[in-house]
Amino acid sequence: MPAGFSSSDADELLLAERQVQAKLGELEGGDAIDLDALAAVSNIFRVASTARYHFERKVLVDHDLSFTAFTVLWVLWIWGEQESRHLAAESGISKGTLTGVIRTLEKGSLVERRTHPADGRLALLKITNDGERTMEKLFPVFNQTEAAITSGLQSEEKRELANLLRRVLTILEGDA
Amino acid sequence: MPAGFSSSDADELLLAERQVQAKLGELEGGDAIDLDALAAVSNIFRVASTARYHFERKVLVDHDLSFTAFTVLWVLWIWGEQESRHLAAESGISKGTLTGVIRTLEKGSLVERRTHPADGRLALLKITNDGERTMEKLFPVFNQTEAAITSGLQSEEKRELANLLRRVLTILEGDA
DNA sequence: ACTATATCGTTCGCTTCCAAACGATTCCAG
DNA sequence: CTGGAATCGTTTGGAAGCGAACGATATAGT
Repeated sequence: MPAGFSSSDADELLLAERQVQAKLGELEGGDAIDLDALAAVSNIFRVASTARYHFERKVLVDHDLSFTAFTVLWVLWIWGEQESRHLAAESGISKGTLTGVIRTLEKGSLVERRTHPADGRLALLKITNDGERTMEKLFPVFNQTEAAITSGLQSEEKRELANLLRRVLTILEGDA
Repeated sequence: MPAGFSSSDADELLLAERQVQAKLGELEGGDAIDLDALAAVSNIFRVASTARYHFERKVLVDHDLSFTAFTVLWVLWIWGEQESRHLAAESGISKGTLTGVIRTLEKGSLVERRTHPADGRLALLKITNDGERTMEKLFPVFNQTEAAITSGLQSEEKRELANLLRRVLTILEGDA
């Protein structure tokens, strides 16, 4: 079972923290480590990785879409036709990666590309009718799965989780 | 700027939510979407992706390590020598992927592999002395960066963030 | 003992992912 | 208008990522 991080009880992270302390205790004069930051950040990565794998296996496989391809298609669906570099930034991938993803999406007739009429350097990407129909079927299922994996949280807690994450994102986008 | 999701104010997600509602409003008789789940889950992905990119560029590049290679090395550092499939599960990757990552780590003399003396099918992976020294230097910096990107949160908030994420993880590991 | 069966790590084909180099196009200075 | 500089998307090379198929090894059952 890949991308699962093993069947980890909450205890395991605590054990890991003690192991880290033991490892760093061996060093001379090192500053104490921030265990709260360690726990928060590593859980972000664990949840993201596990959830991504979950979405790909349970939702996207039926439509032959990778998680990234879905993200790109989602951006085009919501925001409409746009230039390549903007789509890449909005999807969180490099422009080089986008070229390959668009190639894949074009094979499935979900996206079409054209050259900007006034500027030959630019490429305009647009979702096709097939792509629209796919998203109209797919997104509700995707969102139901989002609801399912957060079903252990009250609505207020989901909002709080989102807010805490947004505050981390603010720091990250300040590049520090 | 890859893996950045564009410079997104908190406003942008709200705009996206309205766009989603408009898109789904066009459909006949669809159930309402869970906006709280949408916000929580998409922020998990955004933060994880942005943070991963940040770590690779600011911390790991100095040691020629990918994020995944660092994760694998960290597991070996903390938990000691172990079998391949266990290491893969603990690192959140498939065993096929691990083969390649180990190959990369072996090139850098950070990890060594041997066959299990009592069972010829098993491979035992162990961190080398070079690997130990690398982690002793690298991990404190890594943790300082974890502290930096969560510096907008109080200690209590970091623990709460970790707890909320653990509860999502519990549902995910139940595979539902 | 011997033949199925199961398990393990590797290999294979494909997609994703990045930075860097590249060709094409546009813009600007003179 | 004509060079140089800037900008754009694509290509390239290499690593990561998966599932599936594969050989090698070990374990049962008979």
